[in-house]
Amino acid sequence: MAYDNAFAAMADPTRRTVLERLKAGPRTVGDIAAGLPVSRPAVSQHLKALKAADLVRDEPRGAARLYRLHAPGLQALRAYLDDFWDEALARFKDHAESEDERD
Amino acid sequence: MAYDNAFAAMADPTRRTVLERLKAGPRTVGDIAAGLPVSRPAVSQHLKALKAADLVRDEPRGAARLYRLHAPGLQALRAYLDDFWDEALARFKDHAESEDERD
DNA sequence: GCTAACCGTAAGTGATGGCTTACGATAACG
DNA sequence: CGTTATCGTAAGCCATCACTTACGGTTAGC
Repeated sequence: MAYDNAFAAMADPTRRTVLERLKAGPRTVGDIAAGLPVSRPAVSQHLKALKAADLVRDEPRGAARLYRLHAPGLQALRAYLDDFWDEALARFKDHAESEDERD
Repeated sequence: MAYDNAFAAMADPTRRTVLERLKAGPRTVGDIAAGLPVSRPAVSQHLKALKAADLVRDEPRGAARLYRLHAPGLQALRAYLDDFWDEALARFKDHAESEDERD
């Protein structure tokens, strides 16, 4: 899969909109696509990318398919940013700040 | 500018490596490019993208130019994810979890 | 079983991204 | 000043992305 990281998956505005919709609860592909300006197959492809990035989870629902947010993927993203931030502060507190002027 | 959001800026592995290097403190373009498998102009373009995304800050340093992490941009990213996560939990706690089975 | 609903995938297309080399601008240095 | 170091930008190229339409597969309903 070309989407080797969660940031790439989050980079697309349509995919972020899909995630926003899933915040309210599980949705079928048709439901998700209904509110979007792109075709249903396009949404399927986006969901595939989000799934590869571990950001959503899917499950059969009769003839349909139910998608929902996947906590571990989201937590991993938050953890990466949190760690990054903590390390930046710890190693070089003044340089990471925006008000600093010396090196 | 094509980089309308910070996620797009973070999506590229080379750019993430650049940020990792800047975690240790300010660096010139040449210093950053020295440890990377791409050319110096490529690094300049990446820095331009990171700057547009508000993730780095630059400052003249004689003939060189000093780049450093920019706190507000990083915080904004963290805030987006934190808010997203909080809302997902608040609105539909069980659906966001990975162990849930009902809707 | 036939039909309809729902969905994933394949194929093709236009746009964008990341890279390179070449060039020009600016600042220190003698 | 002329030279060197450092950097940003322009132009071009190739890969990838996001999208469309077309198609096939699976499930429910009659």
